[in-house]
Amino acid sequence: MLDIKLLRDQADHVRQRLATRGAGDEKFVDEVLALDDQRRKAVKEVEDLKAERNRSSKEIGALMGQKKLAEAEAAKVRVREIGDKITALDKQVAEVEASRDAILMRLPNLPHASVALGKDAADNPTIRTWGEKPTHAFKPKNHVELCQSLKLIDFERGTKLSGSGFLLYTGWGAKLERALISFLLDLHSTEHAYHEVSPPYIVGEHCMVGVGQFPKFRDQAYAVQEGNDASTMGKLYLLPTAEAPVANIHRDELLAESQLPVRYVAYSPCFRAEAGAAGLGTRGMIRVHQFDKVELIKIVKPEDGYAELETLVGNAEKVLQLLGLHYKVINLCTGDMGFASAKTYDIEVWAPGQNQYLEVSSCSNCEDFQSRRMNLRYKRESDGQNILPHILNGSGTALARLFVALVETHQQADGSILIPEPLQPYLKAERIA
RNA sequence: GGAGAGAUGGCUGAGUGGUUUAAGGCGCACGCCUGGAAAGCGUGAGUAGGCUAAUACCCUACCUGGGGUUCGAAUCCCUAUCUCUCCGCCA
Repeated sequence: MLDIKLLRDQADHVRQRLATRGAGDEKFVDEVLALDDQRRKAVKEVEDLKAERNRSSKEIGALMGQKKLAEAEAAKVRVREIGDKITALDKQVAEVEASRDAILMRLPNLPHASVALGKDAADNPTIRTWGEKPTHAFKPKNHVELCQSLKLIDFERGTKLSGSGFLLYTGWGAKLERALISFLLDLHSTEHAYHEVSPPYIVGEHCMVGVGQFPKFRDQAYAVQEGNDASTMGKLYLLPTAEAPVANIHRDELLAESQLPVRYVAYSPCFRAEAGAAGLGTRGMIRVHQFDKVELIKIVKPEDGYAELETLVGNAEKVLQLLGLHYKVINLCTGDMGFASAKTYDIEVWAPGQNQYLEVSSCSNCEDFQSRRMNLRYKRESDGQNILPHILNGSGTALARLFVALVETHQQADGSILIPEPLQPYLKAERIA
């Protein structure tokens, strides 16, 4: 959520930055400001009335103490009228405030000044590349063929169980998935000093609101219901990313400055309805309803936010370097950025069998956009002020696509997969054949 | 799932309709004291909104959330959530 004070003080700036996203949200700024103005006028009025009621009620108490009952009764009648006005005005304030916040909650974050202007993915500048596209002395197979020939995934039976977009990992496929998860958790918790956590996979609505998934992207989530009790429907949701629970760990807390920076790493499966998304229904692992991911979350002082974003991307890149996978880092342009983010780097890994780059990580600084939504602050030591920290998230990394890049890159002419050396202790094998 | 008891500030803990401006204690910050500490003594300190040049004053709200009764609610009523105890079920 954007700071209402920023909209009041720098409306033109907010409009201009929102416009760079190309979604037309800038037109809502005036609407928010009008409602805000309306709210403040009503608040002033009702608070003055409340002050008067408080004074009068005290006087009534004193009159009753002195047994001046007739005077007290007369005063009660007067104050009751004030009370009726207050009731009506309170309701009005609540309504106006709800209208204002409903719009505010749907406004995306402002892109950071360093983000490239652009319309869509075609305008995303490449920041750097690592390694090169591997050259195979044979025509590389795609992951679907490899998974079938090595029996890593049973696509048909996955679909039989849960419909299209769900995977049944089998044998070495299941072991490889498990090995990757352990490898990633160990790398980030040991080498990169993230604190490992394992969150619930079902979260309350307030967590989804906190990270900015709701209210705007409600249709992308799987809602949960307890048995046939329809009243429980939508109180809880399957998480679309571990960001939802982990970024909310300290919601409604006032942290000490000495607690920062907070860095968490968590594994979770991710569930996405992918309503209306292209690529679902086709066989493969590129776009599915459930995939595994190891997520990195940071809560840091605002002045450290952007330096921390750079190291976050570096931590995710390290995964691909250790696994010997060619990738490029791109910066999402203003028109392609996610709702809550002020600046995002995507990491795209090369998949030879697909002959394309696949997005395996998205690293963002959401600045104080989420901390304001979830009421997370820290007390600054120098002046005792309560400050909204920056919250960052990054995939470190998503697994289904990492799996694809790994098997396609390290496939051999005989159809086997060579396992990169850092992963061998986890899989307890050097080759899948 | 059933029965009962609870939720008060950073922590603890009093308060059952109007001297509560939420006592007392612990902890915290500052000062006095000290060679330096501890102890002791003193002072101060919450969050959000409104009004403001102001992080000054003043006003409003906040005792888990929501709703109600009342001139007036931490206190009475309803409700949701969570915690604890016991019973049942269960990996």
